[in-house]
Amino acid sequence: MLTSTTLPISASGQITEVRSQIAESDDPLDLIGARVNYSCDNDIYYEGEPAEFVYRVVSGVVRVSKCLADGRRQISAFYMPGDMFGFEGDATHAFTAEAIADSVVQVFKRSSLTRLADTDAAVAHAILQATTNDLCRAQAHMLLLGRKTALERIVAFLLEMATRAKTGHLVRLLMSRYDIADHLGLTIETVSRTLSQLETEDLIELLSARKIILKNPAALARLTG
Amino acid sequence: MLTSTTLPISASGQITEVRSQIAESDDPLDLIGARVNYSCDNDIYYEGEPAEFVYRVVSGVVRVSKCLADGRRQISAFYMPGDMFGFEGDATHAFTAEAIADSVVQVFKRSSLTRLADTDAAVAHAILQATTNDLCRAQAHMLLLGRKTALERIVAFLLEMATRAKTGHLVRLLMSRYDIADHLGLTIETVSRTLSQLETEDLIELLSARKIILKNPAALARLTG
DNA sequence: CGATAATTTGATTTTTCTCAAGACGCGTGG
DNA sequence: CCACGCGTCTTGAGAAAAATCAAATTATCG
Repeated sequence: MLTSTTLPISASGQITEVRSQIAESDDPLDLIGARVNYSCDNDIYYEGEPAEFVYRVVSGVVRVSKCLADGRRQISAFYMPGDMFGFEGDATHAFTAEAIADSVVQVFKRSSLTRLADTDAAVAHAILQATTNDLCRAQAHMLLLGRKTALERIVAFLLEMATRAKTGHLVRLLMSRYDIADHLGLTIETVSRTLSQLETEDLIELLSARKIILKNPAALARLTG
Repeated sequence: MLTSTTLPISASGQITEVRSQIAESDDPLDLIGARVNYSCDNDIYYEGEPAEFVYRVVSGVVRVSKCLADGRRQISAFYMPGDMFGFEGDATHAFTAEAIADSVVQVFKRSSLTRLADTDAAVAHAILQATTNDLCRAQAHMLLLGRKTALERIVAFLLEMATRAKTGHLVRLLMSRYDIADHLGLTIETVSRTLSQLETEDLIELLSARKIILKNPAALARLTG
C-alpha cells in the first residue's frame, strides 16, 4: 500500500493526485504510481541515495547526470513525458536526477513494482521494455560521444529534440547550453559556435537562444554522420 | 521447443551441447539455451538482422559494435563469460556482435525466453537484471566517452579488464588496439602512446602488446578521474 | 530599470587526430 | 632453423578539432 511515509517527498515534491482520482486509467502502472510535483532545479534523487523508487515523467523534463570530483558532468539522458527512468543495477543510484522545468513525475516503489510484475506479465513487459529502450538510447548515445564531431552531435540533438517533442520544424530547447554541452560531451562555447555556424549556413534559424527553427531538416539529417 | 531449424547457425556456428547434457544445471536458462561455437572473427548477428535471439557468453569474448558509413566504429561493449547480450528495443539489431576469440555462446530464442519469463519470475528477474546491468555499464561508459581524457579512459579500461578477468595484476588484452580505440573513442596511436607513457611512468609494464602488468593499481585508480 | 545570469564571439592553447615511417611479432614455406 | 611477408604496434611530426581563457552582448527577473 502507498502511504505518505513511503513517498520521496523532498522540499519541492508535492503529491498532486491520489490513486482514486486516476483509478479509471487503463495503464496498470497508474494504479500504484503517485504523482509528485517537482519544481525547476530540484533533485528527484541524488547520486548515492538508495534506489528505492522508479519514476515516470508525466509532464516537464528531467535530466539524469553524474559529476566527477573536479566538476565535469555527463548528462546521460533527458527524460520527457512518458519516459521512465531511475532503473539501477544495484541498490543505490549511480546518477542524479533533477527536474529542469516544473515537472510532474509518477513515483513507483521498486518493491511494489516488482511484486506487481511477478503476477502481471504486462507490467513486467512494460518495465523490461522501458529498460531496453533506455539501453538502446544509451548505446546510440555512445556512438555519438565516441565517434561523432561537434557538428554531428549538435545536429543529431536538434533532430532528436524535434522528433521527441513532435513540434515539427520548431524546436524549443528546454535546457541550457550547459546542459546541452554536458549531454553531448562538448563545451558551451562549442555548442554556441556550432549553432551559429548552422544559422550562417541557413540550415537553422535562432529565434532566440532556446527557440530554433529547422529550416532544412533533410540537409540537417545528412549532417548527422 | 528447440529444433535445429530455430538455431542461428552461421558458417562458423556449431552446436556443441544439447539440452539433455546440461539439464542437471540449476540455472533455468540452461534448459532452453543451446550452446553454439563461434570461431574468432565470426559474426553472431549483424546490424539490421531481425533480433530473434538473445545470447549469453559461456567462454571467449564477444564485441558489440556499430559502424558509420565512413568506417568510423564504436564498440559499445565487450562481453565475457556470464554476460548476456543482444537485447534490443525493437525487432532488428541496431548493432553487430562478433566473436573476437573462439567462443561458446548460449543462444535463447526471444519468444521462448519471453514465454518462460511469463511463468517463471526468476527468469524474468534474471533478464531484467542483465538488461539493467548492461544499461548501467552503458551509462558509466557515456561518462568516460563524454568527459574523460585519453589517459583516464585507458587507465579505466585496464582496471576494468583486470577486475572482470580476475587475473590480479596481470591483464591479458583479448582485443586489438583497434578494438580498444573504438571502444574508448580514441585512435590506435593515442592508445599506444598512452600505454607507452604509463610504462615510462612505471605504472604498468608491457610484457608484450597484449600482456600488461599493473605495477601500481592504487596510483592507476587515482588517474581514472 | 538595474543586477545577474546566460549566451555569443574572439584569440590562443591544448589535446587528440592524421599522415608517415619504422619496429616488432608471428606464421609459412624454403 | 631461418628468411620472408604481412599484419600489428609504436613512434614522430604536423594539422585539425575542440577546449580554455577572456570579453562583449543579450536575456531574465526582481
